[in-house]
Amino acid sequence: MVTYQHPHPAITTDIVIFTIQDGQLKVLLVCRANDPFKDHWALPGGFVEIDEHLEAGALRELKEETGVSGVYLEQLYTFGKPDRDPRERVITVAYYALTPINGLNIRAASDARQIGWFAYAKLPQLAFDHKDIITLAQQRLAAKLSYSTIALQFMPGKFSLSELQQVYEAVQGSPVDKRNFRKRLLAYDCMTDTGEVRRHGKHRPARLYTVKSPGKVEFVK
Amino acid sequence: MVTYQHPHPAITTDIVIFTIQDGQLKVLLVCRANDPFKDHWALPGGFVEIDEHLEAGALRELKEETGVSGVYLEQLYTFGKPDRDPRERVITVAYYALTPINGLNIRAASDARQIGWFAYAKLPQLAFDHKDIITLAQQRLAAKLSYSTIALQFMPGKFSLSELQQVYEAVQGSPVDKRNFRKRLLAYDCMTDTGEVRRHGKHRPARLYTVKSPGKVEFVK
DNA sequence: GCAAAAGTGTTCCAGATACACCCATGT
DNA sequence: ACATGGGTGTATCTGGAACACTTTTGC
Repeated sequence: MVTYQHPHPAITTDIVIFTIQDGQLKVLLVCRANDPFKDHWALPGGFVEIDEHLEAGALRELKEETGVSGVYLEQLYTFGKPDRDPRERVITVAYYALTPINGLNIRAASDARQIGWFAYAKLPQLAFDHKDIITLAQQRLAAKLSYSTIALQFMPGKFSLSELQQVYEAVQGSPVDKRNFRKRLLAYDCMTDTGEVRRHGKHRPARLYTVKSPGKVEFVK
Repeated sequence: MVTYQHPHPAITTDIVIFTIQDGQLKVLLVCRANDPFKDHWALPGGFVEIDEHLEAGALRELKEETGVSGVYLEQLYTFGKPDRDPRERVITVAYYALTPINGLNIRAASDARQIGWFAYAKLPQLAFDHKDIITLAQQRLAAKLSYSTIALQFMPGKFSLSELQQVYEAVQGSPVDKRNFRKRLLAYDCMTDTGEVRRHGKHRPARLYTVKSPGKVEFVK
């Protein structure tokens, strides 16, 4: 129990985790076990501890609720409408995170909540104002693709240029010219050709690349 | 007195108010009357009330502490390092605001705190992490000038193109080519030529323009 | 040999940049 | 007449957009 002279809002973080699956932009959601919005899908997130950095809180909730860690994380916006939570005044600092397109180790939380990936284009009914948060996150992400190398945060250790192109197409929701795309991305000088190739299906094998500065997002143009 | 099950951080807003004076980018600061950081300069701002929207809180503090109202306001970033305030855990949602280059009605707060405009290039020692906040705000503003019409938020009802050019030069800290500047800005089709001119000094009078959609910021390029 | 994805260059266009002189006024 | 800031046009460069065929593999 804690007592204050004046009322304090509660502070949470919510995290929009994106990935690309089957050429689609997807978001990780958890199913709420309790009221309000019991059995509705919601963003992972929760209350910030009193001595915890905001970003650390976001990473902790992400780990606890979904088992996801080691992701690229960036602050999105702070949502503070007085009535956005029916219980008490809750201000949420929203983050968005990107996880590689392969090898996602998601895991239900210890309290056995359901979790799952949903296509951005086909989201279910969402709790609170989480729809607004996801919409803003997608807009921010799409904008950042065009003036930074943030898309590389979706890539696993080794990847082909076609996979990277799929990231752009999925986030922007429109096709990209293959030749212009390769010319532009290679000109940024942010990837190394490993010399390796990957055989996969009945067609020519793809060259594999690695990111030169993993975890670093640079501005381009 | 209010009691909670778990500790809650306090929430404040801080506002970086920019204007242009004498061709320089300036920031409005208030002198703190109390500890911590007594007699240090700081951003205007303060605690968010429990039923108040974040943006409304920022506007209220701005009015109370500086007399400024009717400004363009945009959320900047949320700063939440656990030790950024020595008294208790305080998370601040930072905003930035733009006020027209003429006719600033600033006014000391009722508690007679000193307030004043400071050149961004020559800031005094600042309280808390306010230096970081101002630095981020200037970066955001400079970036936005290049892909939006946000600079028009600095303009009073009627203004000359030279005044607008001064805004760009002051924020970016570098000179701009007059002919290219006019060509580009007029192509955006965001201003109306009033037909009026302003006589001011011993030289040719300047044409005066008005903003087509005041308060609205559009993306360009 | 056929299906499927990987890989590769050139032409064209639009928007940005560089650049210098005349105009209208006050003193 | 001169000092001061206001106002104007063209040539060039650069980066983005459009566009189609060959290569390598598995079956």
